[in-house]
Amino acid sequence: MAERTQYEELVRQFSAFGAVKRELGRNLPPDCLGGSVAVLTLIGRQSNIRMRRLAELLAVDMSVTSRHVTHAVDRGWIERSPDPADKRSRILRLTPEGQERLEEIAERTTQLLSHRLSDWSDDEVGQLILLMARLRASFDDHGPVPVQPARSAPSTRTPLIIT
Amino acid sequence: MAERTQYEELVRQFSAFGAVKRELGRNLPPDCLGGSVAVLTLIGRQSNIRMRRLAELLAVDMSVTSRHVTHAVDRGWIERSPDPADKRSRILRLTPEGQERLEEIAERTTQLLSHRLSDWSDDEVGQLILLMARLRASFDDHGPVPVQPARSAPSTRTPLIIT
DNA sequence: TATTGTTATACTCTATAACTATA
DNA sequence: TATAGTTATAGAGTATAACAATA
Repeated sequence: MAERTQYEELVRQFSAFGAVKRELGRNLPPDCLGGSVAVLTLIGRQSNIRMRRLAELLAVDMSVTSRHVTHAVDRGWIERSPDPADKRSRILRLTPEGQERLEEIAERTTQLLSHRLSDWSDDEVGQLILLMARLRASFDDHGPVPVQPARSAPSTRTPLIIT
Repeated sequence: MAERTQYEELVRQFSAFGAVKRELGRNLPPDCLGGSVAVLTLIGRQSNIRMRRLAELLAVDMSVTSRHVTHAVDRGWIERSPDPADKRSRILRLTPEGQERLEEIAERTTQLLSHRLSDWSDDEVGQLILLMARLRASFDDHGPVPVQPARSAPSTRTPLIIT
């Protein structure tokens, strides 16, 4: 159990982390939004996925997922076909163009990070990955915090799932 | 130096980290936006700060900083007085109300994190703080990354090392 | 001319609510 | 009734550019 000043410092790091994410965003190919990148990445890992499951993995509302997917479908990166087993659902998979785009994104990302983290060891990168994955798990595992509820409105937001 | 798959996994964790930040945001007092929290926190640490320096610490554009500060000034949490040494500048410091608000935020944050991270050791929290601080430093230190080659062939080659 | 700071505008991401279609 | 998905709307964060005032 950590102490209060440590928690405050952790939150400060969370806040400042936005600058890192924004630089990664600026590194993306033109016409390729961050939302599309997240969607392409997850579908690249788990093909033939449905919207509901994708929203769970993204840990955002399905309405948000729908918009990101539509953006990628409009550009020919994702194929959104009906699910024969459940006519409400739609099956998502990458098109060849989507795979190319995903490859380009991965290439750019690797290039940027290999510059920025050139003095990081393999083990240090691995530690950061593990700690951030565990952080996410810690926020997912627990329910609402007792004293400060104030947020129990009905929501279509899905629980956080670790991938 | 890490490998490509590790970088991709790191970026995946960055993406999913948004869910953690959103929950922290939902934990804030009403009428208290995330931008104000960041501003209050930094002014609480370094009083009598100027806009320019604050924007640097926040790692956002000064126009963004100006809006966040205005939000807090409007609510009486920050005092924005002219700098006698340079009439272009303005000096920022917390009001007593701002200190109270900052205290309340810290209290809520500690409460949330002590629940969520109840099974984290002091050392583990410290490791995450250090790694995230170093991550930020790694992105700060370097200038813009050299121009990306238009299209690199898919490859598992060793990433380019910059000295 | 350069710097400090503000404001206007536009873009991205997100959640909520209302809706359709199907189970 | 409940669930899968879409769309409309609003709120928050950010960057760029134009601007004013001062150095």
